[in-house]
Amino acid sequence: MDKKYKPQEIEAKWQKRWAETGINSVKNSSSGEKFYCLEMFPYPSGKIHMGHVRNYAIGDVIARYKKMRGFNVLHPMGWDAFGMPAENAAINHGIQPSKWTYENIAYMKDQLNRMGLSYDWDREVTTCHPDYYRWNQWFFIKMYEKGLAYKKSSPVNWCETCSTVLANEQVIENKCWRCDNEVEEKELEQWFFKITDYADRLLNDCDRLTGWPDSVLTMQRNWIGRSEGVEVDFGVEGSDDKLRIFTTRPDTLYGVTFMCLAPDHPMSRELIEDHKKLDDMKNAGEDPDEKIILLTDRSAINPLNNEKIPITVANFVLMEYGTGAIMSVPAHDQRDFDTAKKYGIPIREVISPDGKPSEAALEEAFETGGTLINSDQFTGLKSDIAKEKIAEFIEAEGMGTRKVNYRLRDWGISRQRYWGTPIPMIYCDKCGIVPVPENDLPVVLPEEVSLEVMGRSPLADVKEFVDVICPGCGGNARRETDTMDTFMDSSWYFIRYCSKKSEEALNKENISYWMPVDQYIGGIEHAVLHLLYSRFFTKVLKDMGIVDIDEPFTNLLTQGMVCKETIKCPDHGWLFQEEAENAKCKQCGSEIQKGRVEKMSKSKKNVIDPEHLIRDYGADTSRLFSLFAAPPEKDLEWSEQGVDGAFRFINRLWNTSYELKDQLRASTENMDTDSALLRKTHRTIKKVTGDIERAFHFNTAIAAMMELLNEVVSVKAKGSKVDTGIGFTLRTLILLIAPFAPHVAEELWHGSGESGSVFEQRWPEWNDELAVANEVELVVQVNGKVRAKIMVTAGLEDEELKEIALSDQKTKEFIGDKEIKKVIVVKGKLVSIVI
RNA sequence: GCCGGAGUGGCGGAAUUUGGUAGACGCAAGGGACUUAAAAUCCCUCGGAGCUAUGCUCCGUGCCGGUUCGAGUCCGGCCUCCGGCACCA
Repeated sequence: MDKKYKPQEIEAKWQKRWAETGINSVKNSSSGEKFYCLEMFPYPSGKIHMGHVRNYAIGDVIARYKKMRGFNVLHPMGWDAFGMPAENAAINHGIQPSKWTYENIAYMKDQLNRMGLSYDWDREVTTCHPDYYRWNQWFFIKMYEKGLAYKKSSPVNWCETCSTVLANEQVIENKCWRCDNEVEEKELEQWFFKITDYADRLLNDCDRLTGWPDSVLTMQRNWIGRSEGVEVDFGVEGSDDKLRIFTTRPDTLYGVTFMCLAPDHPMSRELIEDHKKLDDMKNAGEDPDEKIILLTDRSAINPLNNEKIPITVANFVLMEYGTGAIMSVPAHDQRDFDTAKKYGIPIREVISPDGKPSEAALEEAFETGGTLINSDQFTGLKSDIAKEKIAEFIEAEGMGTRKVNYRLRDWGISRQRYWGTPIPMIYCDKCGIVPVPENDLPVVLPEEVSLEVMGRSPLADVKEFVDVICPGCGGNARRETDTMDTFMDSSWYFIRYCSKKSEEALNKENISYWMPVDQYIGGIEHAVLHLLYSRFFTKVLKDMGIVDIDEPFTNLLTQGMVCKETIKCPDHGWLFQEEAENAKCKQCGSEIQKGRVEKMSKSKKNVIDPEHLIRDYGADTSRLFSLFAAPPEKDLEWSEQGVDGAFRFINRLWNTSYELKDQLRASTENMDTDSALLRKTHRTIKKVTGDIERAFHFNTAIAAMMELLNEVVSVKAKGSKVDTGIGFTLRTLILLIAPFAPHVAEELWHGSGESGSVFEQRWPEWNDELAVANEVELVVQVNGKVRAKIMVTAGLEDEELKEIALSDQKTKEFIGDKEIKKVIVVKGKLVSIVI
């Protein structure tokens, strides 16, 4: 052990040693409970960024801590390696996507190792490798066989810039999630997964996810958007046709005064001859919120009272939801109310708060529950009951059926891109759609493909790929040329980790040993997409007998985003920090404009490369600092102020340990239990353990360790009589800090003369009796205000405390000669006197 | 609009589990020690106002009100910011 702390030296040394001894490689083991700790794997974009550092530092603390608590810990890492940036690199720089990707992986893997992360690389997953994606194809075929994968033509979200289809989840405010380009609608043949078949299970099982943040569960529930209602057939005047609508408010059926169809509803197309008028409606005018309806010359007939009501086409009705047609009840729906006012349509009240019609005309829709009026035999019922009764009546009379609708749509997985998993399907003129036989998997993605052609899959131009012999009839056939959405890759990677690279991919024994993931950690931005798909996949895999659990992730920690101020030059757009100097653009000298504080992203150029932090201060400081800055779930506005604090702390720990290295292994027997330092040490073990266990509040855990070290330094400074417990305290501190700053802990541990790894040690335990201070400060309040603070022996009875408080000189001054009305004692802490 | 979450020193944040000393820990700043000097290190000050000033008083956790001996914490009503969803019938 050196006198001076040299992070670069010791970090390289221990990283090498850990790799050689295979300390992070795990096996299925019967001794010790298993703990599966997982961080979301990165897209290998080239370099790790601050978000990764934060995410992986959090995960590594948990993994190392659990290991010291005696768990058998699985802590794997891999690469979400398919995706568009690789193709863009190919187009812009002429590098093959696979070469670009694998080079990035090599570089980033080295970066992660330099952070000292305790990954078991024997289980590394690379999704663009045929050994991995062959299973995407296998799952796809299994799902096809079960009717869960199907093909249909449908309008899709099309991003012209990315030249591909986007899932609903990837469209944010009508813009592409990746490139921010406006999304268009386009009609395409697509493969879909029937996630809607699992909607109820996905929704109901949210209740079981007690280890997830409520915010994420709320987002999942809203996304699924279950709503119960009734489909009702309205008659169409002068025709045998029926107009089917969906409503969640059957109790308002007597208040219907007009009907609305979606512009692309078949009946709209029939009734309005000028289709252009309908198409124009959809992207109506400047204000997209404006409600527009178009009257038709046809009427519908309300099956309950045989009333004739006008049929209209409305720009706000969606063809994709429900039946694409609705009944409008202006008295009890604000949107219908506004529309009725605008077009002079009657408003009929059928529910009122007290069961009596309102005296004045309604000024707004009455949307809450009440008592029915003007509703034949249902008049007088409460709306909750009327909903039931009317629904029953409709079913009994054959006018319609109860129906549950979901906002959730089936998951469209086809992508017209090159760098993804080929969909293993064959089109044969004779046999139709034929899956690739299992023996022929994987369907390997060809290399050296031209990516210049946009608008259709690049694979369509690769003749050797497309031309294939039909497995059914042996005739000539064509391969599917679309690839899979990359969310497919990340929907089961956590299952692949359960077995080593060298083992079979879906080994049941391994999967049932390790699954579910005990702690999953990742960005809040995946609250819907990735987490919903993974849950869906797990349920499908359960039904296939591959896993025996319903939910993949028992506990979820969503870490906040790492943000930073953006800066912009009026001429050169967004700028990197280093492109500006003295608030001016280096290129043109223009004054820079400060933008909002936003999530770090390459496009906004407000990124900080963590590399220099690690180079200058070392991994331990970088880790400690990113954990100390804020609790993990909070967003973090990046500022490097504070790095020095973490660095100084490690140095102080180092220097103190160096000076006292001979005492670190001193016997702890016959220790003076009255020692304040010993008591503080126990309190700190309790505090740090509690902060980690409770909610991963590493910032306060680190603060507690800093406090303890300050105490050690001040005890040591008192010089003459060094506390006999000081060695014990430092030794404890080294163990406590090990998950946070692994290299320095390992070096100090060995420096004290130990030979085994610090990570093979047991986490320190505290003694509750010793974890309380022997002297406490008693606070005396008079009429609620703090008036005195007195040091007293810990553990006194209430009466004794009261006695001490009342006899205190200062307290007496405040009481004066007034009468004491009441005295409240808070155990061991506080006496409140009321006068 | 609806659903979440959050507002505390110059800054990041603590205290929120159970109502009980608001500002832990760290950063920045200021002063001092050591040094030929600098870095590093160490010590002190650090929410605001006031005073008869080394101690004490008052005010202070987005705003207004309430409950309580006592409220950053609980209740009611607002304001602001962030995130998600947004014609879902």
